[in-house]
Parts: sequence; C-alpha cells; structure tokens
Amino acid sequence: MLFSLDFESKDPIYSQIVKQIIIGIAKRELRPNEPLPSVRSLASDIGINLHTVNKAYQQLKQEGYILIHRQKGVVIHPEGVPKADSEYKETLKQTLRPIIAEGLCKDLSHESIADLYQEVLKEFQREEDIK
Amino acid sequence: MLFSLDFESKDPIYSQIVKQIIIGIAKRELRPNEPLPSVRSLASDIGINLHTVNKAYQQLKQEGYILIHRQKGVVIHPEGVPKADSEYKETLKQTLRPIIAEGLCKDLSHESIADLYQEVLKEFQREEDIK
Amino acid sequence: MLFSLDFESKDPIYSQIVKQIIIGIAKRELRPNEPLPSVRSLASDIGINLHTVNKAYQQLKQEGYILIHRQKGVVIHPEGVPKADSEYKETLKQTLRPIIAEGLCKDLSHESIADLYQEVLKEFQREEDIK
Amino acid sequence: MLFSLDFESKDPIYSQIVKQIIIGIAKRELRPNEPLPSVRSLASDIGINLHTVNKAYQQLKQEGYILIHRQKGVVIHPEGVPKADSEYKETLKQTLRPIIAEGLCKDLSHESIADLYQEVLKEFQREEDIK
DNA sequence: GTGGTCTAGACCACT
DNA sequence: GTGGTCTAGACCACC
Repeated sequence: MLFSLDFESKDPIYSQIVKQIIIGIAKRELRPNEPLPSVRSLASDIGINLHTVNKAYQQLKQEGYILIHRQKGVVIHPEGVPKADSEYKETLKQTLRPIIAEGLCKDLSHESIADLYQEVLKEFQREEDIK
Repeated sequence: MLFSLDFESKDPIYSQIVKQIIIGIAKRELRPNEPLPSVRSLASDIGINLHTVNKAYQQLKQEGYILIHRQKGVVIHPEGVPKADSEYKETLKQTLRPIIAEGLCKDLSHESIADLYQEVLKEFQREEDIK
Repeated sequence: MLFSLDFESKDPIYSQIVKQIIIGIAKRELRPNEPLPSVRSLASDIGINLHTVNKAYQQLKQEGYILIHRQKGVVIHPEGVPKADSEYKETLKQTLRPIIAEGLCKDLSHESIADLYQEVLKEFQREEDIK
Repeated sequence: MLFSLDFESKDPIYSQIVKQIIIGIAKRELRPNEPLPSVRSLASDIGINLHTVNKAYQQLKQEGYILIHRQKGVVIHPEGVPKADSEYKETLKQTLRPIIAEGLCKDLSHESIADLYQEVLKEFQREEDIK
C-alpha cells in the first residue's frame, strides 16, 4: 500500500494515514486479515515518527478497522467494521451539509455536484458489484 | 439568522460559524448585500469571544463570501462567491473520498450513500430551481 | 482530588490515574460538570510527563467519563457514563472470575470473599442510598 | 484441561494460561498432585511458543500453585497454596475497588453488582461446601 | 493558558 | 522484532 501524505496540510499526518487506510479498505485493496506494516517500518518508510503512525493505528483500532496484536502486529479487522446505524447516517449528512453548501455557493449546479459525487463513488466500484 | 453551536465539538467554534453562514447563503436565506450582525453584537448574542467571531468573518471575507466595511458593517458579498474552478472540484472530490470510503466500510450500499447525498442536496432546493 | 500513584507498579501510571478518577466519580467526590486539573498542571503536580496524563484523559474521554474542551479544559461528563449492558456484565464476570478463583485457592472461604467484597462496596456508600 | 485463549486480548497469553489453571484449581477440577502437561506438549497442543507456556508455569510455581520436577514433570502443588494473609486481602480489595467503581459509574446498583459477584462465586460451588 | 500534534529517543513485555 | 509505556521538549490552534 502506498501513502501520499501532505506534510503542509492542515489535516494532521496521523489523520491522513487513517483516511488512506479506510479508503484502501473501501476499495478492497486491503482485505480482512491482511497485515499492515509495523508501526516502526511504516514510520521509517514514510519518514515520520513512530508515535504518529501509532496514533493513526490506535484510532483505526478504536473504530474497529484493524486489530493490533502485541507481537503479530497489525491486521485489517477480519470481521469488518460495525455497520452504519441511523445515528451514523445523521452524522454523515451533517458532515456533507457544509461541503455541499460550499459547492452550491461557488455556483456548481445540483447536477454537477451529484456528478462529482458519482465520480468518487465509481472509484470504489468493485467487480462483484458490476456483475 | 440562528446559530446552533456545539461547544463540545472537535470542530472549532469559528469554523462552525463559517459553515452555518455558508449554508445560509447556499439556502438563500442570506442574500447578496444582506447585512450580517456586527462582530460585537454576534459575539455577545452567542456569548463567545470577539476574536472568535472576528476569525470567522475574516475567513469568510478571505474566501469571498462577505464584505467587511469599516463603517457600513458586514454584508453578504453582492457579487457572489468566485465560481468553482477545476482545481476546486478536485479538492472537493478529495474531501468526499474519505467520507464516502467510511460509509462503504460501514456497509452502506452505493445506493444508500447516494440517497443520503440527495437528501442533503434537497435541503438546498430553491423555488427557482423547481420552475 | 488527591492521587496516590505507585511508580513501581506493573499497572501503568496512566491506568492508575484512570482508575482513581473512576473511583472518584463512583464515590461522588467528582460530580458531573466538575472541572479536572489541566493536563499540564496535573502532570507537574504529580511530577510526570504531560503525555502520560493526556493518555489517561483520552482514555477517560473515550469511555465517556469526561469531556475535553479545547480551551475550557476537562470536566466530568455532565450526563454520566453509558449504562451497563448485558455484554458489560459478562465482561465484568469474566474479570471477577480469576480474582475470586485466586482467593479461593488461597483458602479464603466463600463468606470471607463475600465480606471483602461488601467492605469495598461500602466505601462507595452514599448518603442518598442510606436514606 | 481445556484452554480457551484469546489471542486478540490485551491480556498476554501466558497470563491467560495462569488464570485458567488457577480457576481449574479453585473449581477442584485440578486436584493436588495431579499432573499437568509438559511445557512441550502443552505448547504444541495450543500452538504457541514454548517460552510462553514456560513463563506461565514459572509464575504458577513462584506463587506456589504447582511444583516443577525435572524428571517427573509438573504437578499441582500437593499442599495447596500459601493461605491468604491480611496483606493479600488488602491487595484483593485494591484490585476490586476500580472494578466495582466502574460498575457503579455505569449505573449498576449495589445489589446487581453483589448479584454478579454471587453468580461467579457459585461457579466455584463444591459438593463438600453444600453438605 | 488550554489541548492537539509531532519529534526523538529510551526501556520493557511478549513471543 | 512487535507493540506498550514514559520522558522531554517543541510548535500550533483556539479563545
């Protein structure tokens, strides 16, 4: 798995790592039980401190995306992530609202916003889904 | 305009204000040239620090949402916000990507994600658009 | 609130802090909305690193015992902690099992173990409960 | 004797083994002088490292639960474990305190905590005790 | 002054 | 070699 990090971003590094791993899981590039690099090796690969990687892993663990074994290292959670409940859906809408509002203010049409959305969604298209 | 702020949120207060004003503009509850409360009055209304409101306004001004006149006060930008360019669209997709990925990981279908998206989009429906 | 920490203990310092705060809440010495010392002040009071205190606070936050405001600091959660569900009860029994087994092996009678238990429980007796 | 180990647990493997053997003794499923499997066979049965089993046995030996003979192998200590002294009782209360506090914070009543405690205690009920 | 993030470097427990 | 814990010290964002 490749990481592209922006060290200048306002979004903290550990958060960028979290997001990329979640994207990897959603794209099924990372499958259940697949091992992730160790805290130390990933840190030195990226050229950051091991604590930063650890913080990302801890958050992923807390949200159910991965399992952390003391010696075996880190793996994608074999049973997947807790499914979305209605509370989560509400949070998601809450998150979407200002993003969509910004697009509308910048004169994007409803259609072009919906298109952008579909484009992103397509990135996650899987063979199974097409069948 | 009413503000509902969450002081426990990880999202800073000034950012919540910015978002709500942008949402207000997108919903056309706030129209071009419409005056916004002064920094002082808004701060005391909400019960927060002057600096916080000021920071929100400065950001809105910097992004072209509002104009700040020394005497006349603060108004919604009469000419609207700079339109979206392709760079902005890319940023928007970048923002959407981890959000959508998270939903997919939580086992939401492409359809139900698209539905949620449409629901939010509908909140911004305007009479003009329906005609 | 006073902290008595054992720096030689196998139980990590941050965990000892967590436990003492939970005990404080259970004894109602710490009431909802009551402020806790800042990360820095508690760290320097105890004579440990601020990260250690922070780790304790983060865990308490994650388990719903406290709220962490970016500027206002840390307070006991105003609405209390998520109530015990049946899963938690099972975990609790799981935790208790080896502890009780050890006592029995050391020839404590069922009665004396039950007595010890009651003694601890009494430490948490509250005026309201006695009325 | 059957072992059920949780390799994902925060509790180390060797400690889980120790606890289960202590529980076995408390339930009198393991009687004084009863032989335990050798380090080698237990390790290969469970599919774990020799060192892990050895560490568990060493701890049990050190606390007086078992005897390790070079030739005869491992047996449950024929004379039982050193009886509880007042220091031990204090340690036990110390251990119990945060566990009980957590239950109380989660809104369990004194009664329901005592009930849970009794349930666990009953698991160790023996015929002799009932007579 | 508050917590949040990041770095650097050390020691330990577990397998 | 793995993650867990702790320290020390720095800079930033928020209010």
